[in-house]
Amino acid sequence: MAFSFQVGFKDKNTDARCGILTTQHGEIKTPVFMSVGTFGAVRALDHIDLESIGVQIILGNTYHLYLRPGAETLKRRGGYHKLIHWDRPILTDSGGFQIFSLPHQRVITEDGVEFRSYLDQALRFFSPESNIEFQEVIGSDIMMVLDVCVPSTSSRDIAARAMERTHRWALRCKKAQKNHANALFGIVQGAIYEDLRTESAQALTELDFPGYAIGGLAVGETDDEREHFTHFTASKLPANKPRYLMGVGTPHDLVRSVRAGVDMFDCIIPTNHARQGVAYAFSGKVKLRRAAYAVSDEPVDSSCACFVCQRYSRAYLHQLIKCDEPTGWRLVSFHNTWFYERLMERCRSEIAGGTFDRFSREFLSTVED
RNA sequence: GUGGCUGUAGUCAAGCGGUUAAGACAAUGGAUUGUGAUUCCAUCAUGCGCGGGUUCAAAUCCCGUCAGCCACC
Repeated sequence: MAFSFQVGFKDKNTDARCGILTTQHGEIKTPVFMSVGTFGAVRALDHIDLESIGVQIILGNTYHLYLRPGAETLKRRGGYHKLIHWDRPILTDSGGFQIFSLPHQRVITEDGVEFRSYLDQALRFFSPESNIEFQEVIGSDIMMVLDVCVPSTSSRDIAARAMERTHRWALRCKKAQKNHANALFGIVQGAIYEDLRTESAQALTELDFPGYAIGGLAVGETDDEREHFTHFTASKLPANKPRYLMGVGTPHDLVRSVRAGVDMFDCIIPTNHARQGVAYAFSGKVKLRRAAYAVSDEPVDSSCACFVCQRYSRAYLHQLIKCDEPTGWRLVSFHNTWFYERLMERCRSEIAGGTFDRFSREFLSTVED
């Protein structure tokens, strides 16, 4: 079955919409939050946890998987889904962001990017073509083009050149794609310059991708800038194609972005913060390391139906996190992933019910981010 | 009883005459947005067992005292 996106309900008062993404590995209801599973697992959780939470799709990282296990192992195992025993959809980030963010030496030229492996310091190289070739070895349901990401605070000149190269690379990635059963998304760049964002959205739209990502945000701009450029960029993208805001974000970021018409998200926050003892909930954020929780008999959220909140107190989670006990990472990661999933589910039902505007305003004004 | 060694933050511990007493752990806050997160940042001894003394200057030297440890009676 070929990749497709079907918009369902559109909210009357905001730009929010819900829909269904169809992939080789099943359907995905949008708006969707994608848990980040860089190395083949959402850190601290296993697939049974993810399935019981209702996780629809996980994200993998081309950059990391290229270095380990590498193409040969993936080919011999018959692809990434088989290697990791996950039969729901997978989206792979191309590595553009890692190349931008990791503090190792790299040289970006028009041909591609040369970088050093963090595993053995060996020089490695990604061209747009070889990057797509590898994402096809992974067998990703949704591949991302290799892009050039720069800080959102970059000068207009730097942002423009990164954007233009991103467009040229996007075309090369598209041409390199052999397996058209899987999707390849383009990535809009342009930092915080409206004219660049407009130009980038148009250039990529002309290449006719099955979906478009908003890249280059959550990399240095303010919350208000992020909201503005999310909304601005989303409005420039085709209404009948999925929009994916990369790397974002907090619960408020998600709700505000759904209001702006974004359909897909990924972020390390729920799992990364979980390991530091930060739990998210409809009742607000709970910093479990705080001394006050050492004796709290309350669950993270008494209205939460996840097994962690059903059974365990803040005091117990506080104890586990303070002791660096891996079970603590799992329990809080489970709760946070559950919360993110329920938040997205709630957005979908409120959109379908025509009440999303009211729900989202209330959420943003009453729930601590 | 005699001799020796040691007493620095909640813990371990640098310092061995000279400006505001390293560092680590713990503790208490904070950060974290396409995961190289068991990470990062901040705060944390007007004080060096106690009492005297020497000196321009003492955690550092001297005397006394208390406590702990070791050895020998």
